[in-house]
Amino acid sequence: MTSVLDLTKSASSSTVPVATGPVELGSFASFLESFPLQSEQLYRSVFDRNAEMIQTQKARFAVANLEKILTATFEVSAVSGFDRMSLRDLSRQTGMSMGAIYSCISKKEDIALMIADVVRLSSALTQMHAQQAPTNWASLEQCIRYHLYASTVLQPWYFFLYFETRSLPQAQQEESKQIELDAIREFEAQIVAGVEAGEFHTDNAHSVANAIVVLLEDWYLKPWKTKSLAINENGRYELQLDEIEDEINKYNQSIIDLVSKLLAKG
Amino acid sequence: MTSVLDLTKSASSSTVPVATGPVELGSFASFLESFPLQSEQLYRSVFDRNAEMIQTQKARFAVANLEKILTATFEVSAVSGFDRMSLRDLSRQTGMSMGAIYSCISKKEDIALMIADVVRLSSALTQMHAQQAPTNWASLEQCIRYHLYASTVLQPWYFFLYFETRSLPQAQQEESKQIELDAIREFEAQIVAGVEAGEFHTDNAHSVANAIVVLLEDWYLKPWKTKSLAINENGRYELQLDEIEDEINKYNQSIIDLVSKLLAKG
DNA sequence: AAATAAAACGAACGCTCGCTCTATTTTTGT
DNA sequence: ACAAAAATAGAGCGAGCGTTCGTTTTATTT
Repeated sequence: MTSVLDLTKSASSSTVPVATGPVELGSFASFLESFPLQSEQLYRSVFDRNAEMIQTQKARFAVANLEKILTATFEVSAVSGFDRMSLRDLSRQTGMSMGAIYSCISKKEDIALMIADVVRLSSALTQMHAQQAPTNWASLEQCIRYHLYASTVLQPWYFFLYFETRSLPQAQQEESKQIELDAIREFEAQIVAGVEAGEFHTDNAHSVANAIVVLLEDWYLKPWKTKSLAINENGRYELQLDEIEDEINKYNQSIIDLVSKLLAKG
Repeated sequence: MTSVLDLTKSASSSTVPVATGPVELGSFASFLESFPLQSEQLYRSVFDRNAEMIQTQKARFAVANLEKILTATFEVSAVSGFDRMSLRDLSRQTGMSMGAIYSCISKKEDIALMIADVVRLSSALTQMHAQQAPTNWASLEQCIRYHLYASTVLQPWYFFLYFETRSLPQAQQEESKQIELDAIREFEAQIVAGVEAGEFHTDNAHSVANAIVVLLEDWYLKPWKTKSLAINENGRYELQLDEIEDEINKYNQSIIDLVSKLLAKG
């Protein structure tokens, strides 16, 4: 059964749906097989959702170039910030000419807007995924796991939005805050549900929810704390897949342990 | 009894000591009476510690102008970022001429360096304050309280360093990370001490320490979550002192509750 | 093979930036 | 009152920015 997510884009009228099947959470490896926002699919989505601002017509060219542009943007601006990254830097890094770059964007800010759009889309997917599990605890666990997996795959995107929000128009700045507030509200609701079902105990569901979200952010904001998310000069993970799997599981477990203590009864 | 803190500045050879007496932690109000890095004292320290790059000789003028410059920097760059803030913006905002600004700095980057220096200094003060309390728990509580108080007073400074680290030279970027890692290490040591004394229990002191630091960061990074730290157009707190006191205590209590559950025995 | 359309190119444009300098006026300390 | 210090307004510099556009190269169709 495949559903369709039609997240309204804030900056444009037309939107392009993203096909979303059930996502597998058994392991990071199996998550990768079902998560739609990665590899060519990811850049294809960027192309589809921003078609009106892209001069290049043939998807084949546009998708390949968008990948180059966005990858280079992450590399350069992670070090020196989006504002300091000149389009000549970008041209050098991608091997594309200025003109070729401007066939995929209409202005520099578009790059930031595209990234913000993907993160919003991924966050919406994450929210939407919160499905009924046997227990409230299992449901909470799944939710945390999904957050971790998605933000690992899209780490540079999440990281960029967090640190470059101020390069965006005011309205989009507010939206970025809203993503975080929504995540907190969602976790809080789950916790309250568990408390009311007699499954958890806490007298400050909001602060527990806040702690969860902040720890999830820590994962993609500070890769240097664990090094597991570092990528080498070829844009690939430094670690093998199973090593990443270990790192995620370790961090996931530390959050779960922490939350289970915070919600313990008696 | 007054001691002296002579934190070595990374970017310069000569350093100016900062007088540090015992800091009162009973309430935020009493903290304000003893914390050295505020009001004129704060900008005086900036002047003293950066004297070699400041043309203006008389402290009276330099201190007043540094306050204008730094205050304006926080206001402008909190919205649009340091890179987008032009010195012409700064001239307009401060009411100073370009020449006057360049009597207090030698180049734009100096502003960011001064701010980073103060945050490092404050962090060193915070670390240094960790003093022996009757119990490990009391000691931990005091440490958290000090962090909250100091980062409230210097909120724009901490905020700036976090988001503008990438406008700094590479070496300083590393130092900024180090501040966070040191804080984690310090809390971890305290927790381990409490565990060994049989006062706490946890099997992951590091992750608890990490959670504490991340929650402390949340306080100064996301003032919009509580609104208590918002400042109005006159550079004053929106709230009255006792309202701020309430807000801090509320947040402090939520961290304390959380940590006490994480470290509970049995 | 020719014709057409799309994509890539990169020099050039206009502009803003950080920064300097100067002539002049204002403020300060004695 | 007077010399020194500070501040001002503004012109100006070269560098580098985002962006444009006439041209060339490549891909596709006829």
